[in-house]
Amino acid sequence: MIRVNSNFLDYIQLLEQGNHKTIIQEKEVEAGGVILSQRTKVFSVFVVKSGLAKCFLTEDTGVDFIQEFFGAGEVFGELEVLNNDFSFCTIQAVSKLSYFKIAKKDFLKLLKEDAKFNRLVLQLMATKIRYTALRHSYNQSHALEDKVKRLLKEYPKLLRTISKSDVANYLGISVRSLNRVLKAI
Amino acid sequence: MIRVNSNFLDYIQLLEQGNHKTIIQEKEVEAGGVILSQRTKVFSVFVVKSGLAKCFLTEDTGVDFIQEFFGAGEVFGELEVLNNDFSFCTIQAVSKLSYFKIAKKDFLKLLKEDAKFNRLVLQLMATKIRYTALRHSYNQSHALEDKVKRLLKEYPKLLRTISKSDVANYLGISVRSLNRVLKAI
DNA sequence: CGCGTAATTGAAAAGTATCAACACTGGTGG
DNA sequence: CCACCAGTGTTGATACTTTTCAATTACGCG
Repeated sequence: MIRVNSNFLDYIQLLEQGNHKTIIQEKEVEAGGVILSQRTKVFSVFVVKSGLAKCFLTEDTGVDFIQEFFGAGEVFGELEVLNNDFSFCTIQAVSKLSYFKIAKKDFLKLLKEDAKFNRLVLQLMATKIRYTALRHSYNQSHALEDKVKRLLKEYPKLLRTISKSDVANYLGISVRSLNRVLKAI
Repeated sequence: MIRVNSNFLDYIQLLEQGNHKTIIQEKEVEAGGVILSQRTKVFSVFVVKSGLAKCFLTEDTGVDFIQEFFGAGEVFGELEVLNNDFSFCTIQAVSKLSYFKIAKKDFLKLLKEDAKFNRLVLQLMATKIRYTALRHSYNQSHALEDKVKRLLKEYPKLLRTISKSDVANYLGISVRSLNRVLKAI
């Protein structure tokens, strides 16, 4: 649900303080601000420094599906940069967000020249795949009530941080269903 | 649905014919054979040479959810090797399968020493993430009928290759529902 | 206070699963 | 050649789950 990656954040901050000052920009955006839009070209890779962002796709049906909430250390844009694709999702700040921005060519250069960076990126991508796969599977094979219970157990203060419609979009259900289950629990 | 990666397969075969003969083993298994089991340690990375395998998770409810069907050039085991995790899914041959097997240490060595290999792995992982995310999103936000129609349009001879229960497990629905929709189309 | 956004709820409609029975196919042995 | 079996596919009836729609209510903020 809310993903973080402190290893990666640490390393980025190390690079920033070291001899890579120039290639790692620091930026900020208010809640609601969009950092990356679906179906646009991606020229940079981003790393969350602090705050919370949501990563979602808007389907042709008009429904938003939230892939993931990104907290400190989470990376986005790397997939598109690696495969030279358009962005497949929109990244929007849920709360005030500070983040690092690394230009495509610098990111690719780091990957080539910095073995530790390379390894961290491989691991972070492996984690993303595993996480997404497990979530997808769980979602498909469990009842709504189980999904909601699990989420609340893992993030007790979820509903104070994230709006109901976002939570519903994350679970792939309607707000009405979410309300019914919440009441029943 | 049925994924392939001819770039990667080509490169692996190139390595095999070059000076990496010793680290790339070729193996075979009959339909139904299990190459990797859920929740076991993973000591190698595998690449499909020919044939078809399914990658699925068994949930605590007893339901199988099929992540993906792997065709020529698809890779598995790499996530676990990178993060030193247990396998999160089972890989089972759907038809007679030939595949390459690369020991963990050799895979990691290749990643370090062969820049092209490294890049191909990064790209393949990026593709996996994108693909999984799009599928998850589509699944959550479209009606059953749309899902089935899309699948049949993309793979007209699907039902001659893959059993109904596998197709249903891939879609995360019951066989009954699949049948109903198929009849209605 | 008054406005706009978010949250809540009930009732009806639509979508899916479960279960149990039946059909079809290919293979086996008498 | 037939009877039988196991695996796979098909179907109807029914119950359950989730969405949709529309109407209210609650809440934060200028």
